[in-house]
Amino acid sequence: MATRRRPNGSVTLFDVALEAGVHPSTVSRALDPRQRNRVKEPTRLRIVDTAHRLGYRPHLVARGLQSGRTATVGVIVADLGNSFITPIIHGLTNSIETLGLVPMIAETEDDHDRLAVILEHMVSRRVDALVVAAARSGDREILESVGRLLPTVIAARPLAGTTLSQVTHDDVLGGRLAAEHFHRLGHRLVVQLRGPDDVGNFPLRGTGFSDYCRRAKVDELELPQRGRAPSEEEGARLADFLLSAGRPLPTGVFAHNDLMAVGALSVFRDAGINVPGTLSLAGYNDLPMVGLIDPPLTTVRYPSMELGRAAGEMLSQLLSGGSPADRFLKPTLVVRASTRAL
Amino acid sequence: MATRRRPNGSVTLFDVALEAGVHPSTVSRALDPRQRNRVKEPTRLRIVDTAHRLGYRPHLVARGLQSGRTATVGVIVADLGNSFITPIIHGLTNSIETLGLVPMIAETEDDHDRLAVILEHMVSRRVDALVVAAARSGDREILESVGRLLPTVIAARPLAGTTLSQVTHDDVLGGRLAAEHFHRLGHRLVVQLRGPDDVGNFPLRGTGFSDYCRRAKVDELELPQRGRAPSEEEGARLADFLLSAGRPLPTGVFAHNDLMAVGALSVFRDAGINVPGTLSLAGYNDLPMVGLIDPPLTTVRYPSMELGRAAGEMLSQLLSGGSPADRFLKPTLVVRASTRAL
DNA sequence: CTGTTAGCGCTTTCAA
DNA sequence: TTGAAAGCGCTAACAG
Repeated sequence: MATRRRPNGSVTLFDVALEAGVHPSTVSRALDPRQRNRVKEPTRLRIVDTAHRLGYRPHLVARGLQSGRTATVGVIVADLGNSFITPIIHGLTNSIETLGLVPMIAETEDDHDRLAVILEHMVSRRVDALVVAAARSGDREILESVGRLLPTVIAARPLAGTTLSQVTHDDVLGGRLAAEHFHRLGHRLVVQLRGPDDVGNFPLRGTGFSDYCRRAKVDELELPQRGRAPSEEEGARLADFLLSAGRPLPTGVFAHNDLMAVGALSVFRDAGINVPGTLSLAGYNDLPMVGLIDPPLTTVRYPSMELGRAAGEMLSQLLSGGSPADRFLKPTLVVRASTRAL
Repeated sequence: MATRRRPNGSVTLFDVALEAGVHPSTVSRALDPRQRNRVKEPTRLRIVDTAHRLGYRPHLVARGLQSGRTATVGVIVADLGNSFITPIIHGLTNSIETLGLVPMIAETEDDHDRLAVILEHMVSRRVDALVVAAARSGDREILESVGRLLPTVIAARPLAGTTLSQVTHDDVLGGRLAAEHFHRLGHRLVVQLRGPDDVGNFPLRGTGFSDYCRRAKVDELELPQRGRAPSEEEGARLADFLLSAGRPLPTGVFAHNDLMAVGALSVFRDAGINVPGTLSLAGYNDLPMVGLIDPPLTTVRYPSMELGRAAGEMLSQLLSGGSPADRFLKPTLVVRASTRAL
């Protein structure tokens, strides 16, 4: 029987073995749910009892080194401060928990180099899988090279031209829903406050919106600028720009996300422009509280929590060797008071 | 020189050593920032180059087993869906990142048994430290027993009678600020929509509020119920209860957090009660969007991001053997349009 | 400056 | 049913 000292005070398998008078490997078996029936009942009970009495806790790091798995999922997001991301993490956390997996979260701040560092780090940590909800078009190669190393799911932000598994949602439809809504309300001149082009969602939303407008003969004013980030500040900036341009003002404004819509709303309010009296405004995401702002914001609901959960399910399939089909969730239009018929 | 096979395809230190024609430990030294000057420059460069060429990534799990540290911080929250928690995680993540630490997040859903399981899990994973933003009064013992095992910071929710390090904020002052505000506006009958008693913040907010009212001779109506959770639903339920009670209605309502305030607001609106015309309403936390709801919500600002950052700093001290003083942040009152002078 | 050696705590064949 | 032995990939004490 092996004898060991415990240099750092924590109780090991060997301590339990010593105390119970068996070999460490027997303890290992007795405590492993899948192997416990290989140990005679009384022995097992004695071991379990001893382990409990000594306050033994399995050392998951050691187990991980041996088994090659860490029961950890790397979750990479752009910005934890964006409340759009939280439900995704929430759904994902819940979903993978059933597999005994724990999320390890990192934030890119939408910086390519930071993403590279984080990916490197996640690989070094030997996370079992990766969920990336921070992809931008310039990140494709680096993501694919990581995707060859470990199961990877691209979530929330679509990545064009990749073979990596993706769970996204229909941004084109979302854009179309917004345009259709304006059209039905009788608007004839509309504008988009666009998010950055290298985040896959925004060009798609733009396309869905513009295509519908073209078909429906709704005029679309094209701003020469787009948001550098999908933030309140950038929404405000674009709204300012729109007002200062001096053209005939559109009657319908489609902000590419709720934060931008909220930023624009403040600008409109400060400029004495009534929403929805003079201007109808729609956003995207249906953030937790936009139904309560003044006026309640019409928006396209993004199924964040479902998306997180779906990402977890895809991960699960990926981890058991399957190759899950890409998931493509549907947005819905949530009509509130910020849009009105002309 | 040692020769090894690579059963699972990933490049190890030994592969690099083999390729570079040196001993593994030399590679280890060459790649360790703190030991690299112990290796002759040309050798080091050759090693670094080889490592790069082979695509070597350090195995942090193996390193962790050896060094006893995992560069991981367990972060335990009650509910990721509560947008109050996100800035805390955000600040914390940013703060510990500089130490090379990564957060590992878990959610208790305010369930004691789940907390126990999560703590067990975190210990087994050998996280280097723990931040618990989900403590309830009944959790003290279990948290203290974990606190003896590893550096632990209790954050956001104060835990009475413990020696564990805490970073919280002055809930009593927060409650007082709300009461004082109502008093100055001339309100003479007020009420609290209370959060659950076993979350340390709420009784303190209640005390701060009530004490001020007593001293200032403001009458306080005491509801026989309190929220079972600090949620929109429970806020609505208490508001319903308040209205159905048929007493003379208070003119000032202090909801123990913004979610409850928002829930109450909907009920008041549905009941045709104008806020702030008939009823002034104040919340707590200053969630991202409450300044934009109708009416903009007067609330006590909770310094979430700062708190997360402070938790990170305390962790850092704890990890380097220090014993940081408890941190106690200050709330501030944010006056908006949901409260008005009588 | 570099090689040798001995583990970190656990799982997992292979024997007995 | 249990024990023995090897080793996951890395670091660190000790030689040389």
